[in-house]
Amino acid sequence: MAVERNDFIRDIIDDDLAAGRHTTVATRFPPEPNGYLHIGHAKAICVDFGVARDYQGTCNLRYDDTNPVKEDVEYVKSIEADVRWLGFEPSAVLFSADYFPKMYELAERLVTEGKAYVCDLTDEQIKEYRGTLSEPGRPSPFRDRSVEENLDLLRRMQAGEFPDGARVLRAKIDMASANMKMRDPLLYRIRHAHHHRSGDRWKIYPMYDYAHPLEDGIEGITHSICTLEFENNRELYDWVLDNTGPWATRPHQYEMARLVLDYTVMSKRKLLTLVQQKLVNGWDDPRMPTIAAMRRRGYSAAAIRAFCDMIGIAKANSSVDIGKLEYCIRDDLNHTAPRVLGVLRPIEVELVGWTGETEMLEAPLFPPDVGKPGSRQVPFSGRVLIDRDDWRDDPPKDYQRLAPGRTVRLRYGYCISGAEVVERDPAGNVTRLRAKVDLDTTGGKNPADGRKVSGVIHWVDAASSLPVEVRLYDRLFKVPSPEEGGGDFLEHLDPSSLEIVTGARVEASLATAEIGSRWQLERVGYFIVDQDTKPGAIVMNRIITLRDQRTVATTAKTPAAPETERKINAKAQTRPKGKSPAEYRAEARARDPELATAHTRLSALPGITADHADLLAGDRDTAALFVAVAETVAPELAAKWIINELPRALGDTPIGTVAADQLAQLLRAVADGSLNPSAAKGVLAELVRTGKPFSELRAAQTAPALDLVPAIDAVIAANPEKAAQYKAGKTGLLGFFVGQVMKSAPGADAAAVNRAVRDRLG
RNA sequence: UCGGGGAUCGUCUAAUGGCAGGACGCAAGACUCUGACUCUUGCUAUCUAGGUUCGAAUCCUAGUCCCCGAACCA
Repeated sequence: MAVERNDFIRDIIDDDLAAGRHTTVATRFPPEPNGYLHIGHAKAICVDFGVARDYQGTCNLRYDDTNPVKEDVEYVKSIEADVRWLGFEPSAVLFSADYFPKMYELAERLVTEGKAYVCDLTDEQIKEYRGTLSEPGRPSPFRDRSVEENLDLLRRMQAGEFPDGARVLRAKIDMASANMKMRDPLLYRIRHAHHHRSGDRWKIYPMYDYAHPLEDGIEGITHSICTLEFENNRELYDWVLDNTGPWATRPHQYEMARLVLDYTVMSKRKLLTLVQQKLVNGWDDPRMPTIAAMRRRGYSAAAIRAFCDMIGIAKANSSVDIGKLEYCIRDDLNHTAPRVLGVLRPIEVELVGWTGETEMLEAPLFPPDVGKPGSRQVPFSGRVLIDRDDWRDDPPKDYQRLAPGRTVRLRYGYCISGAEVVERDPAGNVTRLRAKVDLDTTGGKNPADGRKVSGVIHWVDAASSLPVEVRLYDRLFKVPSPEEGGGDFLEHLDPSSLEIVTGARVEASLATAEIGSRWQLERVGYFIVDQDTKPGAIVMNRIITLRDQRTVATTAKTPAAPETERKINAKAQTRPKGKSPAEYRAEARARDPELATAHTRLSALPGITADHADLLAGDRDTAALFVAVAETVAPELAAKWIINELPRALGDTPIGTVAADQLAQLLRAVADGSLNPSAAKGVLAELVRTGKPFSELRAAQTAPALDLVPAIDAVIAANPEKAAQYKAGKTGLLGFFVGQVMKSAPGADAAAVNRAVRDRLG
């Protein structure tokens, strides 16, 4: 059931399915109901639900509501609404709180088994005992309480006998672990707080690291996908599951990079600041990155899903160009938004030569290439409004709109020409024009006298058009990374990210436009009818501008953050460099005299460099393997294979499992030329994987084709264009041909194939 | 006693020892009753240095840079 899309998560699932570790896929999207969902969550939703959809599995919406003091039903509602709006149907809507009884039962079991204890240290003391990144922690003085006492205290914690913070339940793991998360992590804390779902029943609440794996286990989640910052938590996730099972399906956690987007901020705290300081108009202000805001802005769910597909899934931290989002929005709207005419900042144009009648012009709702039917009637009555941008007293050379002496077409209507200024406002902006209408120019007909039409401009009928308030939204921040540079991110707010235009006019057909309907105002941009619209008072939000080559060419792009000065973080000082592998090997030898002896002995072997010796004598298993193999094989050959080739064959299997005599046999065959190196690599992989004896594996090798020429010619014949490219100089294709031949003749001597292919291709 | 991750066109991402590919972007051109859309063509990348190999983005070694981890948050 492998899927075409390629990302590391789906690779893992394909492997799991192929290996029979799972027969179905179960995922979950586990938000904490403590805020509104944003575009970052949208990515997670698309991954979690998307994976389930691709493999016909399930995906639960599960509220990770283990901290009653931060959570609220308001968020619960908005989250589910957002998920559904995005187009995903949860297989189930669940609450961690509903598992509290089971979690508590398992906690008592951990206590009973001596794997958890009640600790009376204060939070400061706990922190102190935990040690630091580079120093081990110390055991809590309460670590060795008896099972009976622990059980009694735990029960009394839940009975409400102790105040908040008095005691915690901790896992008894390892205070000296290099992973801070494993230094006796907290499992439960006391919270006398009302929970939005479980009410006042519980006096103790589980911590994320305890609750989350159990939730996954209880629900039978197969692939628990989260973000990179939880990598360190995985060891604890596994510990909890392994010490509470058995689980019918044992979940595994996988981490992917979270979404970072240009020109915005995503952290809950910063978003809250924007709302609280009224720098935006609430959580659904169309400039916000929340899903509610994007919905109000006019982004469609399909566009957001397309964006999430476009950016992919990987483990590398990255920052996505907001232009990609904008592309997806435009691409979606181009196919879905009907075209209408509207003018943002009107100039009135009196048309000389018009009959005075009102004529209805037919205008299609979509351009031909979109291929959707429909049209509407647009009234035309001799007085029109055009956009201020479409008139220039003194136009630049490439100007394609109205100016003195120019002829332009009114979209879907007549050509006009001979425009002259009638009136200006005090600032000098033109407010009224008079122009001549060229009759008999509808239907795309050009003026009979052969005048050139410079362009097509949009317009509305002065008499019948509707007033509309237009809200022009743009990126909230002026810089791509408002959080960088150490300063206050608010300094980078763009004050012109919202511009309200009050005098705009749209064509009469929009009188009945519904709230939430999306339109393209031709040549202006895409707009949505906002919920603030009242009868007779239309409000439209600009979703996004049209792509505009003209401005791109003239407006210099915002320069990238000038000085990417290294972040001076205080943490850096407390982070001494870790030891290198070389140091570890040296230390191992210092500790282990036997290893040290091996090192000096094998350093003296012929063909063994100091680097080889260091690598081979870094641990006992490797050293032992090498020594054993080198008894019957040239040391240099043994060293190269053990150092360079064995690791790949090994993967995660420990080197100690490799049978030295079998490896030696293999290398002897390589040395005497009876087994070519490329075939030997395949045999080595099998040797490690299956543990079968070399002799058997070797016999199973298909005999290499004696005559390679036919095989090579067949490949060349099958790929004539590649052969031509190769002859034309694309020598990189040599590898392609060799690869193809090797596929048809496994076990062949690749070096010989390589030479032969080169000969045949001339 | 530090540990865990990561680095491929400007950006995002693919290639699981065998053609460095796609998308966004950018540039030029075509088309056009939207300076839109569409189409064509082009642009640009394997962090560095060694090694193994017929062949390395991929395996080995050394180095560089970036991210995460010491809440009774998730």
